[in-house]
Amino acid sequence: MYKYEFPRPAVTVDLVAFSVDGGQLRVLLVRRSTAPFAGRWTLPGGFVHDNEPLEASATRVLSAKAEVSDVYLEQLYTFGDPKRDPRDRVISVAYFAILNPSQNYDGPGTWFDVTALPELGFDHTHIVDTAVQRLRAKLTYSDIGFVFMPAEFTLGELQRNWETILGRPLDKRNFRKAIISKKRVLETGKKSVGGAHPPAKLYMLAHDVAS
Amino acid sequence: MYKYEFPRPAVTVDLVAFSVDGGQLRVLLVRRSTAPFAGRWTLPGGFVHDNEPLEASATRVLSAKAEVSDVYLEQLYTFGDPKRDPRDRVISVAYFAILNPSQNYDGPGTWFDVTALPELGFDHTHIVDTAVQRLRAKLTYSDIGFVFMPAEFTLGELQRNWETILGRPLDKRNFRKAIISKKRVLETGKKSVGGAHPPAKLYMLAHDVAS
DNA sequence: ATTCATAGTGTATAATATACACTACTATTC
DNA sequence: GAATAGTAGTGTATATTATACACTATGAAT
Repeated sequence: MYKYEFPRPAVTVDLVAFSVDGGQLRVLLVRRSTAPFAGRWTLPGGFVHDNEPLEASATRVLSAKAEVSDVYLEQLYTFGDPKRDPRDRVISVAYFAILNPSQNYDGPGTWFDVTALPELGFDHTHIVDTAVQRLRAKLTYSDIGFVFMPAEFTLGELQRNWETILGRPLDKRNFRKAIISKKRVLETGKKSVGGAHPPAKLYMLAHDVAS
Repeated sequence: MYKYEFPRPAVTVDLVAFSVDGGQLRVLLVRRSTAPFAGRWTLPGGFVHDNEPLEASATRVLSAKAEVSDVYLEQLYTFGDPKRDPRDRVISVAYFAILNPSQNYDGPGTWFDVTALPELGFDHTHIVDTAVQRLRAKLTYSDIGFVFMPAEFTLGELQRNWETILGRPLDKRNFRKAIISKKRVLETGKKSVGGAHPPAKLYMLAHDVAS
């Protein structure tokens, strides 16, 4: 039992946590207190510990740095440019996370509209871009578009969320036909209350989302 | 300028190099000479060097361990289970590579039919499975299905390769319609020679493949 | 009573995917 | 040189899916 004799880069995880709120697709950022990039906004990130699976690091970091738990997580890409951290070789395994709105956020991070991000430290702008691309690509053919929703939701709410994520309008009748015909949702039998409009049927996701 | 004070896992790249030959989708394996898994077949892999981008590591390792150069490369996934290497924490960034048949192989590795792999060391069976899945998923909607081809090829050759990769037959007329109508190939004006059949038009890819 | 915001609904058309069979040509074999 | 083997090349009908498009009804708020 010995250690491999090779250069060992530092390995981190960085998290792109998304939520939809106020008609915006938002990303969770934290302000960095230490060099490099002190004072700059960055993604929550941290070092991978010994004997810790990568996904466990992602969960732990998101909880420690941003007080977020219980999210959908998916590995995004591994960024390894030797100059991405100005001081040292740091390889970062990026994950993206999705919060649903029942988790109303009360942590140290700040949510930014992805279309109006501040200047970020490291290569985090690039990481966010990659995550947004992936999110949009997977939205309609996977179940991740439902993770942004509470357990029960109306088709109108679902459509508005998807439009926000995609950044373009969707046709209402075609949208409803597609969701219903693919049997992706089940009627709960309940109806929404409130709002200056008729009550709408409440639906739930037909199958659990695979993480 | 100081080093981050954190546990540093070893970081490697592992390569899943594919080619199509003899009606089989094949993966390049090398026999391991040292512990752990001495004598076992494994993917070509190696440590990431200081100041070396990950993709450069992948290229270097493929060249050093398997004498393969000039291939299509794509990052696959990062495998980080703490127990995936029995001696030490090793995080592996896996890449998949595609060889086209003009590069007739003369290196130390051995090509195995993916449907009849030997028992592999580490978690390499899992890595290969992931790569095959990804390859099949991307075959028809991206350009990677053309990387397996020489610069000029007939539609029959293309179809037979895709059938090999997917492991299922494709309809000849529908296949040709799809390829032609999507303008993915250009006629070279030339014809194939030889074979117990009429000469076939030779085509080339219409656009360069983005790596 | 009016306004506002959203719920809910159908049809026509276009585009795409699928299923399916035969003749023609060249090389090889006997 | 006749027969065989192996592939090239081609069209149509049908089903499925995607797209474009507009109005009435309901409940809440003013």
